[in-house]
Amino acid sequence: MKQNYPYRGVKGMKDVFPAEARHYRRLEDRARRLLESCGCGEIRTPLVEHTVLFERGVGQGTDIVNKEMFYVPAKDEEAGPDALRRMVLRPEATASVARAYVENEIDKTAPGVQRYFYLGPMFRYERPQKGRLRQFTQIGAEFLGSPSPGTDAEAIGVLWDFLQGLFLGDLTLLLNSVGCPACRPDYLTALQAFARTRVASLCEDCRARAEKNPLRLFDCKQPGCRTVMAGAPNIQDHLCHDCRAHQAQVLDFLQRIGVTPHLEHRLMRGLDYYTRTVFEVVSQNLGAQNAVAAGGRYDNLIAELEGPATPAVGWSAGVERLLELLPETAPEPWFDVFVVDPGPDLAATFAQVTQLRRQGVRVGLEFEARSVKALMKRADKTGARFTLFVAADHPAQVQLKDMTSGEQTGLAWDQVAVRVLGKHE
RNA sequence: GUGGACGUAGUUCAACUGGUUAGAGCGCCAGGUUGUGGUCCUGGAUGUUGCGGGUUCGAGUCCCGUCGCCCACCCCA
Repeated sequence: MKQNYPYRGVKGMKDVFPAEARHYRRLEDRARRLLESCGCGEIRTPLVEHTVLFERGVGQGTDIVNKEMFYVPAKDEEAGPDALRRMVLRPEATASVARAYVENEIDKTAPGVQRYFYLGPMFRYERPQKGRLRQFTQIGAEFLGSPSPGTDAEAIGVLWDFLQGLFLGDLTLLLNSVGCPACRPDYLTALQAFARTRVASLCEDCRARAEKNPLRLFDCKQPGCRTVMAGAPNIQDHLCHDCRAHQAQVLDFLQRIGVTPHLEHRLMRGLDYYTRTVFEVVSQNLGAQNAVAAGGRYDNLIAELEGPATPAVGWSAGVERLLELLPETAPEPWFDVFVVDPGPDLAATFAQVTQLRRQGVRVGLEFEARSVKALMKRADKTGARFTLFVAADHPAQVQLKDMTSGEQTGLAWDQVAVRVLGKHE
């Protein structure tokens, strides 16, 4: 890493070179295939949204909205005094999807269930650490329009299959219900009442949480608070009949596809829009940021954004975190053939190479005149299956060498493509 | 926003309690008889020790500042 470089990239945003980009591709390709197999079509929403969308959708009290937004100054005159804060780089995509659904009146043009997946960068102004970047990539799926527990199971099921297919090592699926407007308030008061009786044993942060956002009490890592919270009321005992039934059915559906989540009553969400089912997939092999994917049901979000009452469930996965867990695979060679022509005049070779490329052969050629030995080393390093020797005194006849067997044959340029492509098709 | 650690060749790291021309592996380049890679052998190049200041006869080593990076907290994918 070059130090003191004046044009340094922005903190928490990284460059992805080809060697790493292929891992992204692998992951994205798999996600696309799987998500399309269950009816999700790709949706692309803008990277920039009005701030109010997230204030309303994600929640005024959340950290994402309060301290993690990247503001984009608005230039339009009607923006007014708040111009600096009018727009943001999206911190997540669910609110955008919901907004797009409402704004484009999808419920009227295409009534019924809509399913989308998205894939792209998200921005959060946080201090970077392991598994946390300021620009990171999420793959997500949103199933709009179905209140059925089967849809929850379907969403969770594809997520699980997606992750399993990547061979990421041990993953745990945590599941919980955060209730609905009918039962959650009761639970919150019960939890708060409990916390208030124990303020003396809680850390400073937790005392604030007890008043402001009691659900967060479960997240504290202080041993003292954890002990206290072990005796806290369990939300599972406070769910209303409908929420309880919903969860039971989700579990039943999941059981039929061989997915068994670990019921974790302390699992809560950082975003306000969740109702009922919430889930998270965690890995033991990451740092403190151990969640690789998370999601849940959000039955009120779309209505909250002035859309038609539309229940929905979705999730998103952190691509960079998944990448950390992805097992190493042998890199694909860049070329089928690497040309060894020590020159001095490479114009004719260049023309022949271009012909080969037009026929779909991946050919490596370097114009820098070097020794045959040096060029051979380059050929070897690229992993090309074949080396093609061009001699200045026999421009029509070339030598094709198989790098693994070492065997070498003389042939004309126009025979190369057939020979090379034929060998491994 | 808070706390802690770190910053030495391309890279991974070394340099006793401050002491002379800052080293090694890997990588890179070139050779190993006159155009054929991977192994092996030989040789070679490369650092304003992140930057600025201070202490000292003397600083890569100590102190302060600054920038960067990492890890953790907060929070979260």
